[in-house]
Amino acid sequence: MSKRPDVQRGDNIAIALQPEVGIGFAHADNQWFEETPDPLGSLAELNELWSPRWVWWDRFTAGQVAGAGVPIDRCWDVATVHRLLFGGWKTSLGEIWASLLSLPLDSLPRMGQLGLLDMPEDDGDRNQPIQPDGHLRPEWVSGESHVCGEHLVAWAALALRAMKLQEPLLDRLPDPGRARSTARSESAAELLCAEMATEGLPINEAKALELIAEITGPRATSAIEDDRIREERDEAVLVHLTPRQPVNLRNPAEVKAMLRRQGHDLPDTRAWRLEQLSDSDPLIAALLKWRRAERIATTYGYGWIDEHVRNGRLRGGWSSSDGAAGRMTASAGLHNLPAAMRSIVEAEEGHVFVRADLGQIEPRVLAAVSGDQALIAATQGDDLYEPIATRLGVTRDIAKVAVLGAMYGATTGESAHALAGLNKNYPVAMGLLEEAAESGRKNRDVFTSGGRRVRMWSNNPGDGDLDRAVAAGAARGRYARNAIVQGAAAEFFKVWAITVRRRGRSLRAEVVLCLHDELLVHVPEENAAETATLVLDAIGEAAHFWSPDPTVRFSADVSIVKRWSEAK
DNA sequence: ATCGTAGGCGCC
DNA sequence: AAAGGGCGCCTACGAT
Repeated sequence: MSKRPDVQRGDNIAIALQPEVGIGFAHADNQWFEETPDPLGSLAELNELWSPRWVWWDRFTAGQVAGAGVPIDRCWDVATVHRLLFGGWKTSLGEIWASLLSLPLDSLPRMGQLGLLDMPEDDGDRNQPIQPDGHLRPEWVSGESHVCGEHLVAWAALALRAMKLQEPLLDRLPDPGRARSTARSESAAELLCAEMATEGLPINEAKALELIAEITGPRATSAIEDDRIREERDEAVLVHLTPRQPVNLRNPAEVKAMLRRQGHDLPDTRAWRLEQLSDSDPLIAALLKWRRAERIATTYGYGWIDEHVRNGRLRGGWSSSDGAAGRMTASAGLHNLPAAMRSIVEAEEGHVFVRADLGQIEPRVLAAVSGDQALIAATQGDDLYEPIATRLGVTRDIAKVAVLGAMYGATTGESAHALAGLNKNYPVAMGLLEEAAESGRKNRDVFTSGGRRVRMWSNNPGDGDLDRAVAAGAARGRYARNAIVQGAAAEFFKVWAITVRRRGRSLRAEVVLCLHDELLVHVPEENAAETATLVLDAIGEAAHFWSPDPTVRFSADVSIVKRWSEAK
């Protein structure tokens, strides 16, 4: 192992580290180990000194970096770039390595699944992370092995090798420069995710408990009491039935049958369907109210607070890309908190939230990725649907439905009627959508403008039914059509988010929530105005960096609030 | 008992 | 205005 080499700003340096042990580095042909009980502290120093691009395997390292608060902006997360290149998600490092080297996946070694008959023959040197067959050694993948210095160095060096294998794959995509940009921005977004998971979302816990009590009743102290509270909740619905009869409201089939007996023959009992009937039937109004309360009782009740809130912060897992078009995902209810509960998300003492959401992001992104000049012209104003409506000679509402329908693959109703006008007036954008849909129908993967592979799926083998095959093809068509817009929007959003993260650091502005087109930034009051300006400016910066067309206009609503619920 | 799936709802 | 794409999480239910 050599000493620290000369490093140029922006060089790639791979790391693997272990608290109390040290940190292994790999930089071009140099590898070295620094023994220190505080490897993250020395990482912070070197980050300031060199400002390199840090390379690591996956969110395990990102989590350590986030936990220590090391202010890293540039990184390369091998697992994140893998998801960009290959689609899908929740891939193990063993599979990632095998994919990069085109090793057969059926020979992938697994931990703890060796039968008596397949005990390994000679499986090589256990101090090497690679087996003789080329696969990653499973005990290294599961993180049990790389704790001593030499192993940390080997593990870092392998991450650098993985990156070097990924780069030429990115270069094979239609727009290599853009694909490499996406690899970097998606890696930074993964680090942001690790930080959000570590830091959590500020919650007023006392208010949360009050609100839960208001909606679902007091906290039960026994199973019997819990049953009683549930029955009381059910009773508010069942009281409207004539004749009175027991119905399990938690069983959709029973609810559907109950509604049919009351004269409502519905294909399903979805809320948007029931809402249209709630004015005329008190049973339905009561059922909708019951569902809102039941939802909070089961998902966002006392158990949810107990499980996820500590020291005034709600913590959940974050992933920078889902397995489809690449949107961020979050667990612990962070992405689907009912509107009625958003008042519990409250800035801490002396702090406020800067909340911002991108306006009409998907059609603007469609304009950017398709280069449709007529649609680009429509992005110049605050409202994109108005000029489209004028051009099509329809109302704004119909224009909006038609545009959304075109992006989501709607086939019926008013939107299908207006589709002809869209095809005629915006042929480039509509052509791109149709091309994606056609790829999907033919079971060919599609790619977002940033280069993310969106995987299709086969029909069930043996399912020879032609109608079902056609239906599956149509479903893939809608999926692909939507994915190229939704996925590109997600890429733009992430560039925006990491720009705010990077530029907000000096203002102590902390991104605490990302919600597809919405950002929540927690910041000391005195920096609120400056942060709001920054968030808005960051849109222009993100567009400059991301947008295939520099003339598309993006915009956002920005407000400074104490509680999430106060905005809009 | 434990698992996967379907139907449903919350959010975007 | 109409009901399409994504996710996480809930319950019920049938298969193992």
